[in-house]
Amino acid sequence: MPLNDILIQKFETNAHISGEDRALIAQLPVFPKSVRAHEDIARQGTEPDHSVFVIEGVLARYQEFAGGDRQTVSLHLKGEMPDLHSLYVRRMDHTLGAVTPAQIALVRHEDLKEAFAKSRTLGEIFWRETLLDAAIFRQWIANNGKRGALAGTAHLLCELYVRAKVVGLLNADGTWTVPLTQQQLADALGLSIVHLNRTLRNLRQSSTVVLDHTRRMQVVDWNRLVKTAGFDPTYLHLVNEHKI
Amino acid sequence: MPLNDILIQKFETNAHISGEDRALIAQLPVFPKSVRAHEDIARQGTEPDHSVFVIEGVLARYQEFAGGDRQTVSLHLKGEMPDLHSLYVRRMDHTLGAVTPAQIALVRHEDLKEAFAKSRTLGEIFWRETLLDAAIFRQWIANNGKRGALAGTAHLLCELYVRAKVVGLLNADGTWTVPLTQQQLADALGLSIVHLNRTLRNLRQSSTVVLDHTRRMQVVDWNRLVKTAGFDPTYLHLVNEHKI
DNA sequence: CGTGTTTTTGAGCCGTGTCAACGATAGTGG
DNA sequence: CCACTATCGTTGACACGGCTCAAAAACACG
Repeated sequence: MPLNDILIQKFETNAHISGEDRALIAQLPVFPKSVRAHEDIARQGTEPDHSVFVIEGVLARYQEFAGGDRQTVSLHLKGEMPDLHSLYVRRMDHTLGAVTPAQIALVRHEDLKEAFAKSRTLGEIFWRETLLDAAIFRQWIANNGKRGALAGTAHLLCELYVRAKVVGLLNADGTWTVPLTQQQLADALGLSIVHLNRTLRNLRQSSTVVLDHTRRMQVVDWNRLVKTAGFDPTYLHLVNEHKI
Repeated sequence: MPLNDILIQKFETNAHISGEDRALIAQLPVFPKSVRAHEDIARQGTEPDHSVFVIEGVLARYQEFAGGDRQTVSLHLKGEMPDLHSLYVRRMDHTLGAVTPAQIALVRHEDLKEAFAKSRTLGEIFWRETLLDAAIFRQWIANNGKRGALAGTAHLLCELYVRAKVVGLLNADGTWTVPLTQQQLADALGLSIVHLNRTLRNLRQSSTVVLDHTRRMQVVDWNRLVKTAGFDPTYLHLVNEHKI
């Protein structure tokens, strides 16, 4: 599959795209690159002249605190563009890095803007992507806030499972091989790794969802999981054929 | 002051705007409206055909949970546009409401898009606004997450103080009359009102910042406040003349 | 086989939530 | 002007969720 099709495939989970816009995306010059696990791609304070999208692996945006604590603010799977914002907000106010070994593709801001000049609707599609990104942030505020550890963890699992599903990352049996350590999940939820582990045990023992050292996430009872999480997928704004 | 100038004033804290774009904003048809405290402006699930900006008062976006708990995901002061995203993401995935009596102005999506068609840079300015909105979300994730109650509260106060300052909302003596109840602050921080109250007492007793029943926020020691919060204003992306 | 990483568990502590009451303040109507 | 009410802020006592420290178990990899 040509690299740019990955981007198109992802965008089409959220919007219908005209043939013309698909062609423009397909023609976008992209530069593939491998990154190692834990390698930073764009550091806080820098001013990148390009954005990236994920071909394979997982990227995260995070802030670091004194003492080495991390707050992960987003996770990005295949087809997503984690730093589109750098197009119009020059200076990075957080760091983008790989949490697993990953394949990414670089797209120059210049080329993106040129494509937007050719098609207004294309610009709108990319704008919309950044808005959907923000919708996820809003949920994560709640995950880290009023929803306690159990609901927050369940919510994150719901979300990632659906996001993995719509870009075809599930295994044949409907399980998902979670490419994240429990530490990485804990960093996203503002929990200690110990408490996350116990929370996963709760979910396992209540026959809701199984996630353990095998990293195979198996949804035992989707309805119960959704209820535990208070998960309402509206905020993912999936087009009909990708609804859950 | 003409209503649209409020928008221009706010935008200019974040970017330099050409005369042409200023003129386009000035010509935007806007419809003023009063809203009562606690009145909802755009409810979750609806599909508005307009956005709003704040003339006076405070708006909030929030989600409601079973049991009446609320998670506030953003607060909006004079000049801000809390629901620009509805331009390209039709369905509201949260509710926008007034937390104080407020004056707002309605702007039709149609008119905005028409203006964007006349000037590409104008569209970019609005896009950028939504990106800055998202930058604040990222900080709030940390406020509700890894930063504990003390740092989170201090961080929110830093942020709101600066945001109030750049649009000229401070009192002559440099204090800020916080237009929010402690419950509303607690909802934004994912804290109980009791604990927020105690946290404010801590900040008061450590001579960092005074905020009590008078609702007058007085920064006693800005450096100490910034340090307590771990506040780095980069994420507000203020242009030079508005730096703190 | 040995080393490093990740997961899991236990024990105990501390931060934050809950419940309840009181105090302050502002607004309202008699 | 006062009494009444509603809302908000403040404090205390206590419970509990989540954190820290520490160590063992499971696993991945050279």
